[in-house]
Formats: sequence, C-alpha cells, structure tokens
Amino acid sequence: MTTSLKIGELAQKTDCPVQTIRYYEREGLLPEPARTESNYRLYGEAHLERLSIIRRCRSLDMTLDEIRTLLRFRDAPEENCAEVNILLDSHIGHVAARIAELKALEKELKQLRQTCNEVNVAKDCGILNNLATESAEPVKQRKSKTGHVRSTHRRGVN
Amino acid sequence: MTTSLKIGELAQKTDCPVQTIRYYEREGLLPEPARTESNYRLYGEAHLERLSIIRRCRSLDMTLDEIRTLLRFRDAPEENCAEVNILLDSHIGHVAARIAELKALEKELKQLRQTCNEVNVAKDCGILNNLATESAEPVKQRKSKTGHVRSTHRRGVN
DNA sequence: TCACACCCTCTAGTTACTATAGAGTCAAGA
DNA sequence: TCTTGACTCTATAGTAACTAGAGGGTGTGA
Repeated sequence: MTTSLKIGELAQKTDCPVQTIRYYEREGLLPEPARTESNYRLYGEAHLERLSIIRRCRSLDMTLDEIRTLLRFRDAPEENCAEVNILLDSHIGHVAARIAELKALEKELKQLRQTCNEVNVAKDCGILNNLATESAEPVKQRKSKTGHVRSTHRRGVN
Repeated sequence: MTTSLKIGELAQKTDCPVQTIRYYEREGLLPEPARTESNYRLYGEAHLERLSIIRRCRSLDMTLDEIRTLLRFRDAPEENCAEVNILLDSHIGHVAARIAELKALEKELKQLRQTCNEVNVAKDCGILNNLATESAEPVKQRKSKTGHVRSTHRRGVN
C-alpha cells in the first residue's frame, strides 16, 4: 500500500504552499500526479521526495534552473556527475562574491549614515546633501559581476 | 542659459539606459520634462541631479520605494529628517542581516560540496544523495527574516 | 441540508528593469 | 533632393519565483 497525498497534505509535509506546488508542476520540476475521479491531484512517495529536494535546494538559494539541472542528473543515475560539482562550485562562487559586495555596500552605507547624527531639518541633513553632492560627478555604476546573485531586497517579509 | 539635454545625452551623463529613464518617469521618480516640438524630452540641470541621486541610491541597493521616500524629503527641505535616518538604519540592518544569512549558506554549501570530491556516476554522487536523504526528514525552511533583502541570484549578468 | 474546508483552473500582480515592434525625427553625405 | 543612419517616440511583453484573487466544484461533519 503506497501513500497517497492530496495537495494540501503534501504542502504540509514539505512546508511548501499549495500554489507553489502547482507552479512547480507547470514549470516541469514536479511530474504531473495522478488524479482522483473529482480531479484532485494524488501524490506518492516519489513526489514527496522530489519536492523535498526542490525545497532544500531553494533554501540553499539555487535557481529553479539550477535545480532542474540537478534533478536531471538524479533522473539519469549512470551519467557522470562532474557537472553537478561544477554547478555547485559556481553557486558557491556567486554566494561568496555577493557577500563581498554586500560588505562593501555596508561600509559605504555606514559612512553615509555618519553624516547625519543629530536630527535636522531635511535641508541640513548630511545624508540627503551627501547623496546630492557625491552624485554631482558622474556615478561610476557598480555593475554586479556576481552572476545570478540577487540583490539586497527580498519580498514577502516586512 | 540653462543646459538642455535630450534623453540620450542624459543617459550618457548618468550611465543609465534610456528606457530606464523613461521608466523612472512613469514611476513618478523623475518629473515629466519639457518636450520639443517634435515631442522629444528635454531635460535640465534639476533632472540631471535628481537622476544622479536615484542612480547613486540604486547603487546602494535601495528600493525605488525607499528612494521615493528620500526624494520626498529632498523636496520638503523644512521637514524633520529623522525618517531619513531611520530608513537608512533599517536598510543597513537589512544588508547586515543578509550578509549573515549568506555566510551561513556558504558554509552549508561548502559542506555539501565536500561530499563529492571525485567524479562519479550520478547515482554515487555524494551531493545528489545528500540532497535526497537530508530532505527525507521534513525540511525546516529557513524563512528569511531579512526583510526586503533579496536573495543570492541577480539577473542580467551571466 | 448546510456550512465550511478543501480542491480546481485561469488570470493578474509583484520588482526593476529589458527588449522588442512599429513609427516618427533629424543631420550629414552622395 | 534623396537617403541613410542614429536617434527619438509609444505601447506591449518578458524576466524569476512565486503570490493573490476570482469564480467555481467537492467532501464531510452536525
């Protein structure tokens, strides 16, 4: 007797929202499950395992494309896994680079913050004035060389 | 005699793509400029300065919403600037938190990477197996408490 | 029988752009 | 004068990885 989960149960077991499961299915990361007579999705062990891997990889901040690549290797057990190592190394590189970038950013922001320590009217605020004057000379844009490493802001929280 | 720039010239001076300038206008960050008879946008000093500030703030990884707030203070010079300080402090907090998060991530990824040092067939790859087995127990999702700090991947580069 | 939690599909919104398509404008060179 | 090419205009769609909603069907306990 194999387990058989409805989407809500699978969602609970994997700590993954129901809509996200359906989204992964549309994206081809999860195979289409069986359906009940009333068209409800019915998942088995394999789905549970696969979704758990996806969620773990996401918690490691991999893109869905990277995860797709990893899963392809899982689905082809006789293939050489060198590419897996390369993928992971490159991902680690991106994370490390992003850390360096953010540290530089933090330093710059703290310096800027220093320029207004008391509360002023806006026209005397060191921060605002600094932003205006430093930008008088053309801003050499820091273009992220970090690859696919996203930036500082994340949605959904706060 | 005031300077008068076409959009391409402004783009060059601020290292900002033409479409992005038009986008900032639509978003209300840049005021609508005058137009020539043939409907070309004509920018003055004030636009140049304002766009430079926007680009500098973006290079400091602020969101457009945060920048909107800052600009509101610039436009109201008699207001108290306390909120500016709060905004910057909170932004610095987000950056710092994101750095901590990424460091933990880096450690975890390096540990995972260790599990496959030679090249194998995929079914013996420590990384792939690790991802599968660790995920057998329900993954406690690391939910970012970082606020609006975005994640590891950034588009446009690689 | 009814309320309520669950499931279904489809569509649109999020951020900060980027990339087209299709059309008009302008200045220099043949 | 004509044409070529670089520039400009608007409007629309695409990006990543979801998230939220509308508008409907299903299943179960009281």
